[in-house]
Amino acid sequence: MAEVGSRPPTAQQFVLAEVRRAITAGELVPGSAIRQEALAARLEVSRVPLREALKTLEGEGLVTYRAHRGYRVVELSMADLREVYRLREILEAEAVRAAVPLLDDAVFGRLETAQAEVERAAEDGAVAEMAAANRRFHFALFEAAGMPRLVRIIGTLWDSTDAYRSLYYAGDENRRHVVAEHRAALAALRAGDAEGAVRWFDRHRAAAVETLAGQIES
Amino acid sequence: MAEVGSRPPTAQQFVLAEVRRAITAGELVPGSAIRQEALAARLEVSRVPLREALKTLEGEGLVTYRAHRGYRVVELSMADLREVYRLREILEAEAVRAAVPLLDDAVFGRLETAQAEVERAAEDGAVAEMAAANRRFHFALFEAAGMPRLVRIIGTLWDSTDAYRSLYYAGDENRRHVVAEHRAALAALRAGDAEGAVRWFDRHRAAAVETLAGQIES
DNA sequence: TGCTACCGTTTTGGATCCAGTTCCGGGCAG
DNA sequence: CTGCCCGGAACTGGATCCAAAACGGTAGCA
Repeated sequence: MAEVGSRPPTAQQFVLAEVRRAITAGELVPGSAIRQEALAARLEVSRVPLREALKTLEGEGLVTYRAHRGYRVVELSMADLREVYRLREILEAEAVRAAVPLLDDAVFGRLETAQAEVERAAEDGAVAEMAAANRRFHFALFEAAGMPRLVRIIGTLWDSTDAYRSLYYAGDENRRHVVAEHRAALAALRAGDAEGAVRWFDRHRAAAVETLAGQIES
Repeated sequence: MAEVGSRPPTAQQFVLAEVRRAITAGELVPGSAIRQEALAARLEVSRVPLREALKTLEGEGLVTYRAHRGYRVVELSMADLREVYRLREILEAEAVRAAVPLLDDAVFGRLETAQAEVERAAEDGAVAEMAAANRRFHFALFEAAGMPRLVRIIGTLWDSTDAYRSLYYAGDENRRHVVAEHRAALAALRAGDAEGAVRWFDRHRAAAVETLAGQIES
């Protein structure tokens, strides 16, 4: 959500973004305890905003909390990853079906813009940009469904697997798949074919989760 | 989660439970701003644990937050209520389908126990007990699915409509419906008939949401 | 040797205090 | 009379300090 170059207006929002990045980037190793004092010092804030950020992350399922024992970075097992993708499959299908009858030029405009950015990033091999543009593409569609709670839930599911998704974009082959699948889904959406779009998105996710399943063993 | 008679080990957990109750009971009116100082004083804690509890409630969608402007109690529109129930329909169906092949005596034991408590509360007209027992019944089933994230999401959806559900249990007629629908679903589960159980739970929710839709106009 | 109780250390939980922002109302100019 | 600007009050955001609980190591005992 934070734009490049402008820091969030509160420390907790800055800390939230920073800790989330650190977790998804693997700097905070899964399963390890979070030392509040040390982490706060590293981010040059006090423990108060850090603790509020951690509460948010707990709500998103990125960390766990036990009273008087503090926070730990969550470990994503293979089963967890599959559960997240299964839930995304169900919820995103609902969002797409709800959105299709409501699509208009404004939404297609956002989809096209995001897709153009995805394709540019894919060619350049810009992993971070690709992840961001990809998210804009999908959520432009989800938000068109007019179901804000659904969008929120899907968002937290995406957040909880951000780390792994970046891995996926590192592969040239994978990036080409993404571009092709987006184009196919977009064509189905233009034709008003909700089920066709859903099928393409399903394939989109299935490809990702299978590739990741292999990589996680390592 | 907190047992009767034992206070939570930390102030933030106590505050969390108390504020959630106050919101769902309507003591904190929807749409109004939350004055941290006053609320903290009323609960006899400082603002620190209150703010952490509010962050959790924000994650659950019960309050909204804007930087430097504080927290507001969320207003549930008719559209929101229908969205929550639609999402429950989808997610709980998934949970039931995943749980049915895994059901064993231990789970049925918990289901029977909870159902007995539901029926006792229904006869006594004990609304709060009925709500609690009803939740135990449904979640005993959901948890059997072995999908912890799914259970968490469903839990937050339940939380966000607690206030309205208590209204529903106030009606004698409604309580009888609940008991009958639970029994029917339980019979289907015993027969290993996932789709039958899903249909009963769908009817269960549909009855509730339609009744509530009427009451909310007032 | 293995277990337990104890005590100092570390870490988390919470209260208080201060700073920065927003909100609200009065005064002033047009 | 209306709109704008400014100043004080109220409230939120954050830092520091203190209390309480958990952890780790050691000594004492069976």
